[in-house]
Order: sequence, then C-alpha cells, then structure tokens
Amino acid sequence: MTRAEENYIKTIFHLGGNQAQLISTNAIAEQMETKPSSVTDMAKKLADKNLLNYIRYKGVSLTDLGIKTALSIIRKHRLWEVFLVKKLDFTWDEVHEVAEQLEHIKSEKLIDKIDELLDFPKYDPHGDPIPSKNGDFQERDKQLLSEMPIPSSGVCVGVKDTSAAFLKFLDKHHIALGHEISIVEKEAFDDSLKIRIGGKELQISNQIATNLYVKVE
Amino acid sequence: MTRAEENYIKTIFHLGGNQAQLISTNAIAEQMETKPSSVTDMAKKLADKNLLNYIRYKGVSLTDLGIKTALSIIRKHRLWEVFLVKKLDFTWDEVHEVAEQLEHIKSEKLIDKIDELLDFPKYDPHGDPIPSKNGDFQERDKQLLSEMPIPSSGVCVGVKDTSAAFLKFLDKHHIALGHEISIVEKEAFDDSLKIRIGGKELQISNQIATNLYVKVE
DNA sequence: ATTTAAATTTAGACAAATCTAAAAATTTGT
DNA sequence: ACAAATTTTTAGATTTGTCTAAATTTAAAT
Ligand SMILES: [Mn+2]
Ligand SMILES: [Mn+2]
Ligand SMILES: [Mn+2]
Ligand SMILES: [Mn+2]
Repeated sequence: MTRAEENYIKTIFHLGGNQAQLISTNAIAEQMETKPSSVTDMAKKLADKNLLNYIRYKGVSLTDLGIKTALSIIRKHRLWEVFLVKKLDFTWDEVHEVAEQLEHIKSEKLIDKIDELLDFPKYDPHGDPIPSKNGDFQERDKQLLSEMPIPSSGVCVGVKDTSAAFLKFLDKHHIALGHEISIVEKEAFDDSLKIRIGGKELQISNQIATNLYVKVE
Repeated sequence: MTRAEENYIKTIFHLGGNQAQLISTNAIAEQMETKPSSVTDMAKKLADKNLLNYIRYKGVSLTDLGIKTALSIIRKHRLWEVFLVKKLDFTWDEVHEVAEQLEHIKSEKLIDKIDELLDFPKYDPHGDPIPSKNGDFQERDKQLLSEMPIPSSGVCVGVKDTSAAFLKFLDKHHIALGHEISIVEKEAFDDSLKIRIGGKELQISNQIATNLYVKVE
C-alpha cells in the first residue's frame, strides 16, 4: 500500500466508515484537505483492492480488510506517539506531526518491539485507545466534561480536540490526563463551567468543556 | 526534499561524489537499480536545486549543500541502525532495510533525541562512523584483513559488505565487531587465511578477508 | 584517422496522485 | 412534482519519477 492509500483508509475509519455507514466523498475531501474529484479516483482504486465498498453518488464504507488495515495504521500512530513522549521527552502537542510520518514505516517487527519496549500501553498521550496486534481495542468508558451532571467529578482521561493550540492551552492551565476534575457550577448564560482541579478553581468556556473527556468513578 | 531525491544524494555520496570527483550516470543507475536515463533526469533537477554539479556526458559531483544533505541522511540512517540494535534487539543483518525507511523521517528534534537516548554513539552496528549534528565525522583508522602483514593481529572494527548473507555468515562463525583476530598464515594458492579468533582457528576465503576491517593496535 | 563500441542524453510514453472545469445525479424547496 | 441548489462524477491536464527506444556524444580499436 502506498502512503496516500493508507491515509485515505485511516481518514475514512476516523469518519466512522467502519461499519455499514457510508461516508461521502465530500466529507473525506474536507477532512484530508483535498478535492472531491481526487477522492472519487482513490475510492475506485481502493474498492478494486477490496479495502472499501464504493457506491457511486452514495459514498464509501470500509470492508473487513479495510478496517483491519486502518487499525494497523492507527496502532502504529498511537504507539509511536507514546514512544515519543515516554522515551524521547516530546510533549503531547508535538507528537502527532511526527507520528503521521512514522505510522507509514513498514516493519511488523519494529512496531511489535516498540510495543514491547513501552510495556504494551493501552492508551496514547491523548487518551485514545491503542489497538492490539490482532486489531481489537477497547474504547474507554468516558464522557465529555460538558455532559457531566452538576455538581460531580471525575478523572480527566482524554481530549477530543488534539490540536497543538488546545493542548498547549491545557498545559498552561495545568490540566493533564489523570488529574481529578470537580465541576462546581455551570453558568447558564454561556454554559461555561467553574471547575476545581489541583486544589484550584478555574473558569472554563463551553468550548473547552466539549473537548475534554472525563471518566466517572 | 522528496524521498527519491534524498536517495540519489545519498547514493552519489557513497560512490565518492563528495569532492571534485565526477560520478557517471551509469554508476549511479547501477547502484540504484534504475536506468541511466532516469538518472539524467534527476541530475538536472538536483543541479537546479544546487545540490550537485552536473556536466553533460561527464557526470555529477555533490556541492557543499549536497554533501551536507548526504551527511544528514547518513547520520539518520546509522543512528536508527544503532537504535534498532541497542534498544529493540534487532540483529545487525536486519537493521539496514528498516533504516532505509526511517532515514527519511523529517524531524530534527526526533533524530537528536534518538542520538541522546543512545548516548551519542560514534559508530553504527557495521562499524561505520556516524556524522555529528554539524556534519563532521572521523573515518576510523582501519584496514582490510586481506591487506594485513602475516603474521599480525588486530581488532575487528567493521565490515565492507553489509549484506545480510555476509553478516549471517559472520554470526555463524562467531566473528563480531570488537573481537581480536590473529592472522596465522596465508595460503598462497587461493589467498585464503588461517586466522585465530576467540581461541579457535578458522580458515577463511579471500572473499571474506577482503570484506572485514581490522584496526591495528 | 576512421570505424566501432560504449556511454549518455533526448524524445515520448506511462502510472500515481492530484487539480480545474464541465457534466451528471441527487437532494431540497416550494 | 418540478425547478433550483448541492453533491458527485467525468474529462482532461499537471507533476513526479520512472521506462523504452532512438539519437547523440565520447571513448576505444584498428
Ligand atoms: Mn495523533
Ligand atoms: Mn493521539
Ligand atoms: Mn545501512
Ligand atoms: Mn550500517
């Protein structure tokens, strides 16, 4: 598989094309910052290779082989992210760009050894689950901070937005995975939240709250 | 720079195009298992980018920028090889293929951190020197086993042929870098050598002796 | 000094991945 | 139900890197 093909498969998986759900060429084009006509061309090619089902004017969905392929790439991406953070002291906002390259390295032994070196991690630096060698993975029981009852509390276990800008914002306010977060009150006017984290109170906008995952205990 | 461009620059460097010496398109084509006409096309492109000097019908030589680029790629290749052996338990015959991919990962921070993790190694698993971050590197004082006086002895410090077949042959006969090798006698008929390594005597062909480097003490 | 052989370049073609502009199909609105 | 708007596909072009076959230049041999 070429790098371009792998990127299409991965994107379609992330857009939810893992089951019967059809993903439109427009949605793929927007996500990949390319043109719909390019997506159509690639859809035909990937359908020929039995990686996805392509229904003209309707969209695409991944085949079992496509899903397996996507999980393999995502596994590599997330393991490399863990490696960069744990072994090379990268910050969680720096890893994605490099992992986008490393995920395409072709060597089963390499990624299995990296997995072993890291002691078989279950989650990446952003709280996303890492598929196992045979492709199964358990999505963590979590919910958005914005959807929690008030008052309540939980442990921060993931981020929805993984942009460097958002991650750096969280660093600045000392919000990190594993931290206990208590929701003190919600401001009805703008849905902002007063939270308590690390012994301090903090006011966060709804935009922040809709991008932070917590696990209820 | 594209991957193809990087591979051309690296190959030309290895063929000796670092100085005034002109490397023929044929030599490059043979080394890269491609056609001379393809090399000509690429030579024009790389000359436009000021990475090499191209003289029609004569050959190419790297510019200072080209040399700097080549050293950067070789540095990455060899550091990744050390990483694979030291941190992931790859054998020295397995690393080259994977390093051919990893050498193209674009992240200065990544390779510098790998360098640091490995404690700034000076040589790769095959005894080849690793260029420093600023591009200088010291070729080790070494000579081919076949060119040593008889009798004499030295420490095995490198291999000329780095093919998996040759490396596995050395493993089989327990010849590894760092081992002391004594030359006992040379067979005039076929230039084979009787050597002593690890307390045992061994008869090796001239083909082996012309691919093993030793350092005289 | 010609002729012959070898090396090198040019011309034209092709596959991969992308784009723009135009055509076709689908969806939406009334 | 039908026109308008939107989505999607097709057709044709472009870039990168490669190839084959033919032409050109250089090197070797008589
Ligand atoms: Mn990522
Ligand atoms: Mn991640
Ligand atoms: Mn190598
Ligand atoms: Mn090496």
